[in-house]
Amino acid sequence: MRDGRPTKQKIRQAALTLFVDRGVDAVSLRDIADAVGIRPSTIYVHWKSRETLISDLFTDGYAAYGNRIVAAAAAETGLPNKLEAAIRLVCRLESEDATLFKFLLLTQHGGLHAVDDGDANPVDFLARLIRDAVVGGEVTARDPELLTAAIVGVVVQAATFHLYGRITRSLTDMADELVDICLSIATDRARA
Amino acid sequence: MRDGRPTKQKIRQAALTLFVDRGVDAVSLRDIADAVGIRPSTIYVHWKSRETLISDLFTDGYAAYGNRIVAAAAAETGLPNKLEAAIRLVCRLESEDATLFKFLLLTQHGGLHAVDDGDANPVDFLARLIRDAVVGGEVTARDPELLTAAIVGVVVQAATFHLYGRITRSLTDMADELVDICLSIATDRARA
DNA sequence: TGTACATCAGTGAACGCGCGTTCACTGATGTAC
DNA sequence: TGTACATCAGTGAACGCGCGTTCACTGATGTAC
Repeated sequence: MRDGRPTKQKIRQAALTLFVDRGVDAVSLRDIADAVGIRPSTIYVHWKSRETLISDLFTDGYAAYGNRIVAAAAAETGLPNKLEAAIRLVCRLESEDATLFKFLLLTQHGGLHAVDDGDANPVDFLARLIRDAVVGGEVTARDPELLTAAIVGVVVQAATFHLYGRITRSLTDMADELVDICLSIATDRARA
Repeated sequence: MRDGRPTKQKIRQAALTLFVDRGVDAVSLRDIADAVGIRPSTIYVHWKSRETLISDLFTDGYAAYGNRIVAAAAAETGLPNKLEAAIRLVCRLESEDATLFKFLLLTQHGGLHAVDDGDANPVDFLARLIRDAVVGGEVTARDPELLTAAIVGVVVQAATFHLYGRITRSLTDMADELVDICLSIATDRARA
């Protein structure tokens, strides 16, 4: 009974799995407790409320992803290399822990209200990167935010298609092509 | 009391607005009834259950969008023209009824389980279009599903950025650039 | 090594609440004669 | 035009249920002497 780490970790994993399978709102604390083999009240030993558990899972995962993406991009020079490193890392994150990846993908909308961690937010970071590259004339002269949306959209939608079985290949298998497409967006000469 | 059309329509609109503002799961039938100025039980005069109301709103909206997108693309020849027509229509749909557009954008994940209307599904349609164009050598020789994901992703993510205020311009204002980006993805020569 | 105490993960019963839903009803309006 | 009836959108009170949450508790383990 003493060492609570395994139980807290089991609750985390069970919650993540159930959230991904059924959707966050369709999962009760009893469902999670049953999956772990504990009583619902035990969850309150580790978290203050249901909402705290959810935002803990989301924030921790999102911040960890953000930090790693920022670090991966920072290690390279020039937008194309930075972009490529970021995209390849995202693909790797999916194969590392598919459940966590799916949870963050599915919860992004609902969770974005609660999250405002500025620094480690990978989308903000990417947007800044692209803005600088546009200003510096390094890439396509276009609205940086729209360019960011396009690049994020390509990767996120590919992940979503994979999640729903529309694309059977893993993100890792698609990495080369995703990099290719995103770089072509960033470096395309506008034709209008 | 006789002519229920106005009330049913009011319920639809109030539900849509509340769903978009707070998220589908955070809105109760009492919330909707209060917004319209009726009793919750009145909703059961028009729908069999809460779920029926939601899937009615989603399915109707999604099918209508699907039909119009299919028609717009079918009226053009060649993938670039079809794609451009489809993208411009999507942008127009947002300005026609922003609430419905947001609802469909936000509900897409949760709703896709329930929806399987094949024919009018605009993503399936687009995927078929792109597959044919790839086979015919009309566009980039790439996995058609991935190309579909990329194009859908660009538009959906731009809409999402707009929805969250990250991009202030309306979709209509971005239409030219979205067409431009999507066409450059479809017609880009792979460099790998 | 043995005893006394502190810690704290986990329990079990209970709670109040708001939810979706039901159902016998009301009463304004449309229709038939 | 007037009367009798059918229709049906909307009501109001009530329901059972499962939810998140609380709290006094237990009892295994770690620590001090």
